Amino acid sequence: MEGTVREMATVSSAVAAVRDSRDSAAASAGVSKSTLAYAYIKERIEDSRYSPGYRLVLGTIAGELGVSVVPVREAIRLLEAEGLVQFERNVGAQVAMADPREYEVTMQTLSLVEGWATAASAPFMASEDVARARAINDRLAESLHHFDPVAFTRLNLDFHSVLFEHCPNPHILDLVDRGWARLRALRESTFSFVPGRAKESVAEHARILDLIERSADAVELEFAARNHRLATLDAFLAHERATHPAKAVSGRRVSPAPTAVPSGGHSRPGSKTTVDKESA
Amino acid sequence: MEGTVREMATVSSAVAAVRDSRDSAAASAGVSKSTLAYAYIKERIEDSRYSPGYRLVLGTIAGELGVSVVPVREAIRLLEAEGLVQFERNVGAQVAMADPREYEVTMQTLSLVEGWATAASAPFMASEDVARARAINDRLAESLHHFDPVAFTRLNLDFHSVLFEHCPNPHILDLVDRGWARLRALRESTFSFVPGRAKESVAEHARILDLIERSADAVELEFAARNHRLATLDAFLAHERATHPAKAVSGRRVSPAPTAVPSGGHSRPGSKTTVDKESA
DNA sequence: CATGATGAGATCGTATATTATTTCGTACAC
DNA sequence: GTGTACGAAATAATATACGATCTCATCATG
Repeated sequence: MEGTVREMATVSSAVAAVRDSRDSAAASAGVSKSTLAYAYIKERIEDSRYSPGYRLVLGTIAGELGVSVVPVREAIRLLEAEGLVQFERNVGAQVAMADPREYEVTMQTLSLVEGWATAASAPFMASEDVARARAINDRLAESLHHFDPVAFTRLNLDFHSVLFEHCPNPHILDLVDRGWARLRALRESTFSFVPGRAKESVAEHARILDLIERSADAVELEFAARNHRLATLDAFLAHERATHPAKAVSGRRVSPAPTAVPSGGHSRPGSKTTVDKESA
Repeated sequence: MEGTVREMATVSSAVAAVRDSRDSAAASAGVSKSTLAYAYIKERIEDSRYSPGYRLVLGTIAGELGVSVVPVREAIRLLEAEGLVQFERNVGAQVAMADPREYEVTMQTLSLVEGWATAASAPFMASEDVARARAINDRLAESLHHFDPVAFTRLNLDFHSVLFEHCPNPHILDLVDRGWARLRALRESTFSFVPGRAKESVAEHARILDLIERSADAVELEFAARNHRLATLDAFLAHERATHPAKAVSGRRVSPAPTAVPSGGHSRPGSKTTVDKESA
């Protein structure tokens, strides 16, 4: 399962190469057309050339790629399985809508799987991995001055990738990848960036790194990573409420507590939901 | 995303209906052929008519269903995305192999998402839901005498379904569904049933229900549910080691700790990894 | 003016046909 | 006898073609 997706995700750069070199066998070397279509569409979704709601018409995309509709259709169904596009029978596909609730559940899911992956990955991290992560976090801190949201987001992913990349459970690692892919697709939302959150984020990164270096308890680390993500989500929701007070996300909440790690405690600073073994 | 899968999962019974009524429009009413093929194949994987390693040949299945290969192919790719089948380019698909490691990572993943889903679902459970769950657990206890692994497994899913069905995060709920689907596919393994584990399982169910009734802390509940599943996994692995001592699953372990909730504490009974707020 | 029917265009769903790839058996050379 | 090259059969990958379904605009009707 993850095999396919991961493999496909790496083909992006081959898209342009194949596109117009219609003649040679070199084009068809390696990647299948459905893989090509997959990379082509995903790339466009993630960099917002296809923004949420954009209709993905089989024939059009097939024409652009110089292939038939069959592989394009397959690519779209795969993207649907990943949640990047929505699909309706006999109607067609469109890029998944970026409503706040979607962002909320995606971040919540990511907090869960990424938290676990980070904790499970930690014991396998070499000290040089920690150093690498710290270096990235330094660049994050530095970028706070001449603040560039795009660069920040990218560095942020790089940082966390180092933390969870040694996760020994491939299923969960795959879920983490998918979560980040969805976030990239929803970037609009992410970029209604919460002012000030970036600085806190860097500080929390440092704290997580400390936990890893001390070989802290796995649950403690899991919840530190989980809460780090949930804090970003909460900041976003709070910012959302402040900005659009009327149509606030007050409908049916997605989670019982304010967002939340199930304990519901994390959003009150100082009463971290983590186990607090150290405080004694 | 979950829309498709969930919808498709309910079509199973329509398979037989459509199969030979080749004539009428009534057949094609509603379900698409790819949906049909999806249900047809999944049904056979889950009831082990297609056992692990079975080769899924497009033309053969298409012939059995009286459709062309195109929808069959699509169904297989979807099943691949769910991890039920393995796929190789230009070679074909086969039912995913049921090695112990696959079982291990699947159970681990399920422990994570089901634990969260259970905790998040609890606040939305009506007292009648709890009563329903307790009734199912009573039947589980009863079934311990004239022990039937198939019936037990089914009741076990029913029980847990009641616990997590109100989970407000559809993504995570979908992941739970997929986890259980994979387990069904791996049933061989599951049925190298660990003697004695069933009784413990029933007792743990009762404890979880108590936590829910007392509106216990969400983290405590999450870890109770998580550890419940991990305990089953550990029992299986221990049993595995005892049965096949030589080729024991000692290669590269999938998880740092004995299996485990990241804390690594759950396997030592009495030092439950949960927060233990109540113990004070 | 509102509302429902009707038809054209767009797009999807699937069947059929063609091409490409792999696999496996067989014959030939060493 | 063993290994390698070749070729045929099986199967997947894709293209093309056609039928099915939806959408939307237009028009008739109350």
